[in-house]
Amino acid sequence: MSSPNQPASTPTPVANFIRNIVEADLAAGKHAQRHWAGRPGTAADHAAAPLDPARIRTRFPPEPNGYLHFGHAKSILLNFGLAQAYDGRCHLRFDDTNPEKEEQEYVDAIVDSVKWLGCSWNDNLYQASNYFDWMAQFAEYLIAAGHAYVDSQSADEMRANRGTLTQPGKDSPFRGRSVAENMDLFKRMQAGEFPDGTHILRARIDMASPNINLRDPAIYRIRHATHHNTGDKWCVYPMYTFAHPIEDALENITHSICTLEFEDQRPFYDWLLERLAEGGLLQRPLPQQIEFSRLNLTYVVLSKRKLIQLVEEKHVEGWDDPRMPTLVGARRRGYSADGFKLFMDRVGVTKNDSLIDYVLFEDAMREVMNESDQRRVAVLDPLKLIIDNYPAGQFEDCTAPNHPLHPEQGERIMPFGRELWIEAEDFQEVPQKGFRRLFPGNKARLKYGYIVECTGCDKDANGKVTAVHCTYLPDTKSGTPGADSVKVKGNLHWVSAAHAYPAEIRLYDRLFAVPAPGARREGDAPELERDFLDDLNPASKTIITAQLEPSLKDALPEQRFQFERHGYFAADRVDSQPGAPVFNRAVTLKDSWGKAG
RNA sequence: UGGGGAGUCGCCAAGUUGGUCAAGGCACCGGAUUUUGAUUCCGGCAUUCGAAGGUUCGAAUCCUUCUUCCCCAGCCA
Repeated sequence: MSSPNQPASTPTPVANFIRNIVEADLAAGKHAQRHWAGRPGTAADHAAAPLDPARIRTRFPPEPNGYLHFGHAKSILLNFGLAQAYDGRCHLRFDDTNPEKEEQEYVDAIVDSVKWLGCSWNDNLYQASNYFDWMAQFAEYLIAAGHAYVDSQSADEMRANRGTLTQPGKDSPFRGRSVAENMDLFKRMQAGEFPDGTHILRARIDMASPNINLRDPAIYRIRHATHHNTGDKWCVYPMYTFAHPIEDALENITHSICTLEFEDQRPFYDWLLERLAEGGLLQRPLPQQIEFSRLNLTYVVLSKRKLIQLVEEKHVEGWDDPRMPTLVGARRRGYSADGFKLFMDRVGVTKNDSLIDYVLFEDAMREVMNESDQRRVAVLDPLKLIIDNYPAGQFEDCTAPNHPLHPEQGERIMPFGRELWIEAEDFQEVPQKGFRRLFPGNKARLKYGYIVECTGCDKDANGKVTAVHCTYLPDTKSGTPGADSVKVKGNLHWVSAAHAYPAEIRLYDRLFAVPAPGARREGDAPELERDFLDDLNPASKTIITAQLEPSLKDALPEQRFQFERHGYFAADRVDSQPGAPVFNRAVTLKDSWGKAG
């Protein structure tokens, strides 16, 4: 379900070429006369039904062969966002036409991630494998109409005869088989009479087409394999090229949005649908395929192959490692689903190849979390502060607002005493230029507490500072009349040493140390091949024990806070124990002064 | 070298029936507020739209040529 944090950023409508297309179609009433049987179906199924109540239909069609990543989030938010913006529906459809690569585990994980992003498909959850009967029927129609034939060349022969980018292909010797022979062969393929790879159904188009995708593409292959949904019912499976347009048409999809690499497939998409519609099998108007450019982010890899390698070679701790650009990883790290929405809105949708700066992503997260997350105090690198003029054993309450932007969210108590933990970097025995925190002789405020004047420090034999000493100004407690009697520039966070909750915190940084992992860099020798693994950031994960304010002990898994002056941290949803949460740093606060991170 | 796409500020991106239109966001630089060196707030930030020609009173938007980058030769999706 959703995280305990409740941000509410309303999506900003940003013009893009796809919205322009949709609006033009809507204005022209292009899809107004479609009927909808309440479920996917053929022309006949829909014909008798009422008009489709959805003004448009889009779909997010993942293959359940892996975990969703940031790139999928762009597609998900685009498709569901369009449906929401134009009074339409967006379907979640599993494109499960290849039984050898797909598993139920992935289906479940995908469902979770799409929900986590806040998208809902209502009852429009479909599986391509449930359309196999129709697809086989459509394939037979194609055969009967002379648009498809069974080829019995080997895969190697097919490849050899396909030609090259610059040379036309050669017709298969089986291309001229009769309709009857093709039909007989295809029936026997379905009946399981042939082993894998011995025959294949191809569309009969043009072996000399300059578009290689039109050189008689394979549309149905023999695969004796168990499918996670249909079991052993089938031993022939449709190819993506053939299946996808049909899935779209059966589901009344109006705008079928995919990434740029499918542009060359669009002619076949249209070719196929046109023929099936001519045959009265599919309702018009037919769906329109529209391509946009996939997401690329600096310091990140998003190719499935590379992500698998990161997991399998144990460079990360799993698909949900908080450093992984997967949606399960993002969730565990503590990134916000609304942050994804804001980010995608800002990134836009175009056909440009783009490489987006990771700071854009982080900034979107910060913007959402700043608004949504309550503040807490955590000392990440603890150093003892001793207030010499404050009685030992005495404690008093300080109150801190849960959210300075939203006073209605109340306050909480933080105990204050003689010994506190402060951030080691908030003390400099010899201050650098511009430093305005603690150094001998300087005053600073202990936030929500008193102003203190630094008097010195203790050091061990190595000269390392082991404790800082100060005296407090009794009249300056926050919230009292004297609070502003002394002006200071420095504000420090702290936590009472006697009350602190020591907890494990994982500080995450970018997984890769360079903007474009694996890419050539200036000055590289021409023959140098870079491996993206060489660009891994060795410091992408740091585990520390921090001193947290007492209330943090009760944090629930996935609950996220802003740790003041540090960043946004979420209780790990896997490793947190009741009463003993451990935290992950999602993103730091901006720092214009030199804090590392 | 065949086919299909794309080139607007450091990173994204509006703009596409040619006419103060070069929006906006991020980054960056100033300055103001601030009990987070955060946030917020003001101000600055492309005589120029890959290049060169051309059409026009007028072009990022039309024409021509050139150039750079991306995708396609799975019985993957």
